Amino acid sequence: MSKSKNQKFESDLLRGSLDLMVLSVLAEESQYGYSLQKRLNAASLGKIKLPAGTLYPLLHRLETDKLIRSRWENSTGRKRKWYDLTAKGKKRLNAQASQWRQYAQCMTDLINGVTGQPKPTG
Amino acid sequence: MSKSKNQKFESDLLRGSLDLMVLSVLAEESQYGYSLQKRLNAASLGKIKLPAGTLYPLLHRLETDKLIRSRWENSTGRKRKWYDLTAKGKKRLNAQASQWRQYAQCMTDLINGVTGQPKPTG
DNA sequence: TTCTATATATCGCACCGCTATACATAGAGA
DNA sequence: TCTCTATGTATAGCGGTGCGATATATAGAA
Repeated sequence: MSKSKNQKFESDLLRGSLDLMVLSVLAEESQYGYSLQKRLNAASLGKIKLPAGTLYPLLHRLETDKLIRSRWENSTGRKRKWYDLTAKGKKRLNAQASQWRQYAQCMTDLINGVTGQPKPTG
Repeated sequence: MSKSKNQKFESDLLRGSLDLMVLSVLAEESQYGYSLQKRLNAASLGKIKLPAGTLYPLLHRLETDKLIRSRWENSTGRKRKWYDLTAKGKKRLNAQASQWRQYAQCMTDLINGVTGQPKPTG
């Protein structure tokens, strides 16, 4: 009997919504890179395992765009770079969330029409 | 008064789910490139306007992967390349649809927790 | 004749998630 | 002490793909 493997999401699914995910997690509370990695993994039930080569460049981009802000923290033994959402980041989060909901609705309607999902009969 | 502009979805949102969209539309009925473009535009309420530089390479990729099959049709005056879903394409459609629903659910849970959407109180 | 819509195709750019690699430290176990 | 794992951050370069630009061709309207 093989161990049940938790199939990862295809990489390209993340394109375009990974920013939104990170902003959402940071809206909950401050995070440093590694903790954010764990948080996203938990939130996705193990289906998202952001590799470092994705995570850190992404954070750098968001900071360059001033959507998040960073500060180094040494006092806890471990040297960590903590990130916070900026006001601009909050606005972006809301805008992207709104857009994502519309997109998801559109996608869901399309695929539910052809893959045997229940439809609410109007 | 300015014309109300139907804001397009960000390009990267399409990454990873555009295949699924096309397969879904083809599951409804046969399409040629141009008609598919119009069909997707309608299904997205004008928010998706696939440029030719996206559409045709995408169709070529799907055909190379044997998810769709093409045939030229001349008899109607216009020369059109019609596409049909293959059996392999149907399987892929179902698999991708399933994965997409999981992903969308995960995203929705995340963003609804921080952007003031209604939550079902369990 | 000209313009628009229809219809398909390809080139090369830009973006970004990923693998591979690198470096550093805390703590556990041998 | 030495080694191994987990923690923690960083960058170089690859690969895939949506897109703008460009090309070609025809039907129908003005």
